Amino acid sequence: MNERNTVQKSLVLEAAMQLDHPTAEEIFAHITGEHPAVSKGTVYRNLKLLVEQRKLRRVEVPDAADHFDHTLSNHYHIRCKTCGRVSDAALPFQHDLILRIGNTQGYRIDEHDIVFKGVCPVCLGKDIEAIE
Amino acid sequence: MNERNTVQKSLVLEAAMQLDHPTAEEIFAHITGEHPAVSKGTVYRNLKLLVEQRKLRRVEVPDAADHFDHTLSNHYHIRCKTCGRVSDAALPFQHDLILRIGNTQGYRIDEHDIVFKGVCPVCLGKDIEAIE
DNA sequence: CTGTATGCAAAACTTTTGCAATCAA
DNA sequence: TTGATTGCAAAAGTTTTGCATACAG
Repeated sequence: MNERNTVQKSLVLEAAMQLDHPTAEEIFAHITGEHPAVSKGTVYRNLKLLVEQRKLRRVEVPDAADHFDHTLSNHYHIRCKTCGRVSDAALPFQHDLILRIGNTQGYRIDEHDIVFKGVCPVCLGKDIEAIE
Repeated sequence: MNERNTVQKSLVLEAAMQLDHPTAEEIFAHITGEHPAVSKGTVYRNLKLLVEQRKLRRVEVPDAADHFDHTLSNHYHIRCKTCGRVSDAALPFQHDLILRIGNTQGYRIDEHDIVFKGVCPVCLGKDIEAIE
């Protein structure tokens, strides 16, 4: 019933803090570099726990693995269509968006997410190289 | 090199038009009701083609299978957190959103998506029943 | 004919889960 | 001691793909 502090749990949280919007796979790779015995199942289980405890946020990106974000306040994301990288978007939280919806078709609306899609600086650079 | 018109392709497009934001699985089920020989791989292949040809839009919903939308104009979606149903949101397209972003961190931003999350009327009804 | 599209099944990819063993409290 | 947590591997859910066959043009 009570939660325990395990080495694995700390490792998962640490990795999520250090990396920039990593996926579970990236967190797993980061951890096993130093601690090869940690299993992938444990990484997923702890990520789930940490999200439930609001110590991390899950950034659900379509078409790809979830990313994890240690920034807890409301904010939005940009995703690179080329490499899948996810970054924070510097757009203030749009409190009024929900008020602008007309007919909600009977839905109770609780929250919203905005995902911008584009090409990240790294991939833009590669594109230019490829052309030249 | 040239594209062909096949029965399967028409069936997939028809099903996507008739159903409301269906998943590939729902389209597959709808088609095999009448045409049991059509395979799932073909449904996926044709959905991919139709999206590339802009005859359908892919609504990428995190945590779940993609949904397909025959409404081609820019609009947003609401997703039920309980049953996963997806509906259109009656929010006008926010052309100015992209202008409000401050620092884009070197990203070239092409588009954006907004997904509202809430509970659909059907699931709201079930909640009430459950309490009473 | 030619090569695109199909059916089938296997594989790929992300995530969850069953189970016995381990370990924090 | 006890039950939460782990490692491992298998399974689940969605989508893609390899291959031989079928068929549209």
